[in-house]
Amino acid sequence: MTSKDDKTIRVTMKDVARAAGVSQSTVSFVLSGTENMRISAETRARVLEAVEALGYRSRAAGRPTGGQGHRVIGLMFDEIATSPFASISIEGLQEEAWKQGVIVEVVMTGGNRAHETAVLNKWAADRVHGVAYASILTREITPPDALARHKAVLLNCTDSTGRVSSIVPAERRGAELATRTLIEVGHRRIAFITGEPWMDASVQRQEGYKRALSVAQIEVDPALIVEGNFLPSGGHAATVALLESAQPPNAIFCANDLMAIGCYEALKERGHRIGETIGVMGYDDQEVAQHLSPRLSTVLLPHREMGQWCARKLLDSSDMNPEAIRLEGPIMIRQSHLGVCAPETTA
Amino acid sequence: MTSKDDKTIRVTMKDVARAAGVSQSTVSFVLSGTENMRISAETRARVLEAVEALGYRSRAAGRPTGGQGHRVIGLMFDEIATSPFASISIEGLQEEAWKQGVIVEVVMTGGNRAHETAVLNKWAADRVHGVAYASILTREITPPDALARHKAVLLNCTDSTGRVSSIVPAERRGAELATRTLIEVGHRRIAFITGEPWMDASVQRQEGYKRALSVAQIEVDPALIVEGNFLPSGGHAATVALLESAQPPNAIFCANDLMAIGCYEALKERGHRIGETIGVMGYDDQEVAQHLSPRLSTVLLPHREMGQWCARKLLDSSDMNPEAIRLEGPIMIRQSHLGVCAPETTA
DNA sequence: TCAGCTTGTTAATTTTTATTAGCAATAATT
DNA sequence: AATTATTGCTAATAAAAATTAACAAGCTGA
Repeated sequence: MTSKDDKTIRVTMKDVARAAGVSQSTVSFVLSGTENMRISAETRARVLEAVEALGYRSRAAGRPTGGQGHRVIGLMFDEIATSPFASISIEGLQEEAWKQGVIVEVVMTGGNRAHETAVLNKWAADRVHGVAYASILTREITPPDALARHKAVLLNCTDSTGRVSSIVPAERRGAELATRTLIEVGHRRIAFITGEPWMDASVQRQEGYKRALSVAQIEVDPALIVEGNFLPSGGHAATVALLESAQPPNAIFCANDLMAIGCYEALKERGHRIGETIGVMGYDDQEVAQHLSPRLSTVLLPHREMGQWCARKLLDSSDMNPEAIRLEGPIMIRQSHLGVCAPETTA
Repeated sequence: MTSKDDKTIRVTMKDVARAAGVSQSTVSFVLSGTENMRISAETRARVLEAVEALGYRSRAAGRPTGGQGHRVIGLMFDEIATSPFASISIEGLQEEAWKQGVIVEVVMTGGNRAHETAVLNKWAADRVHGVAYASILTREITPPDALARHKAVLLNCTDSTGRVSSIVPAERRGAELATRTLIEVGHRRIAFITGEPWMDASVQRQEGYKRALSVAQIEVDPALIVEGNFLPSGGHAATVALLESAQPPNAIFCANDLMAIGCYEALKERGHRIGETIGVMGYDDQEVAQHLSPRLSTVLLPHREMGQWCARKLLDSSDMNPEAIRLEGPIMIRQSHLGVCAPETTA
């Protein structure tokens, strides 16, 4: 009886073609991204739009394959993971999926579009349950056209077209919270060492820093914002500059943990006792954060939870509406952020 | 051109039907589980058996014989990679495979045998070209039985039965070379901080250390071998113990880089200048090694090359004989291993 | 015994998609 | 202006899989 009901007139390529005002062949070409077929950007967009509007999924993708055999989720990374970020989100996704007997296959494409398309088409033929498309660097991307044939989510990146669900860390809120933590333990002159200025994470963390200061009615002093490069060397140089300025800060917020390593060294060289004479806050909660002395207070990126969310979103077949999530991570309170208390400086 | 050659004869419903002694329609009904069609349990079982035997997977309809289905190599990791070791070997394997248009699918099983078997069976059904089975910790393992179905290699682990080809880092030779490097720049009293004693890598690195001393006709002083734990804390404690002993060393070889971090701290606390008053050598070439000050001389693990070897071994169809490789990695010569020169002490 | 029903299957047909070849329209070249 | 190339697409076609209708075999009750 249900079998009659879910006979809901399957959406086929022909339907998409009609809606987009092109031929079925064109739809096929767009979706399988065949190189030697030239389709104008405009037509491609029209086709993808129609695919989205009609909810076309090649075959009953995202539905248990009537037969047996394990279901599969594909996880595609653009670049290879040097940082442990990737591993942790893979782990989260994988564990959550395996709870439901679903296998996760990971592919690293090196950002090569041909490679991506080949894999997405292979997965379409395999009728994977869904695909998570992940970026190492948090950023806005344009997913490959072939992704449209899958039930998909974006991990650690957002979709410029807004068609696909996505989850990214809430960098702004994380940085705001970290800065507020520094303020709450009494710091008032809080410096910020930025990352590479072209990276979204860098910009957003700086925005969070400024907003926390504004909320606390502390004036943002441009002299306290120094450009770094997300590497220890940059952290070292920026810290030296800050210490030699007219009014040195009493706390330093580094836009990532690696820069905090350099910051530590510079502070120690000048005789500072971190967590006592000056406070330091990092970002990322890389493994080193726990090994620095004193242990570095930092902001955790919720990569595991992001991976879990992807698995749940892909496996919940009732949940089809696209949404863009920004997930907050907790502040890892350790020792480095403490320091000279405000009462002493105001007294 | 190569695409013409690998005309992987696609298994179609018709083939399954022939094998099960039924019609294509029946196979279709069994697989799509259409309710209003009655198929006897017996026939259903026969069909499913044939599907399994032939490794049939439903392909998107309408693919003519051309079938340029990409070949696939499966890469299976037991544990999730917190360290970047895994990422680098994945990268090596993947790049080498993609050169030949072969896709690499990675699966992390968390060491769960049921999961491993499920994936290996799925890959068998997918007709993957080969499987690399990898371990995060270098060690001897017993591969799952289902691995026997595949052309397989072991990455970073060895096979207790010796049936499967394997590649692991040459820990003994690496440690020997590192120790020799310390000797060559003039050190004579060289201490060794061990890792967790139950780990193979720890034992073998210690053997290499001893062998280098023997070759150089330097007596192995048991007081210079201190137990660590592969963590900065252990490196710190061991270094303190060494410095407070009757005859402190003039170089310290840490069995991994993390311990070198703790070692650095302890040395700096006691006023040592690393690379001048004392030499330090690490192992692993983790990313921090470049960020420590002075930059840490250490032994590189050839993970990329190991991954590449796996791809080549699996893709070279003429090469079937099993072999067990131990691959050497170079010493990353930086500043930390230098120190009090021999000429001064001998003069 | 035999019409009528159920069950299990298949042959034939239809649907769906991939792919080859080629066509109209423009752009570049002579 | 004529010729050639290139671009952007479609028509036609090929093939796999889904579906329909039909059919054989067994079974039931008059």
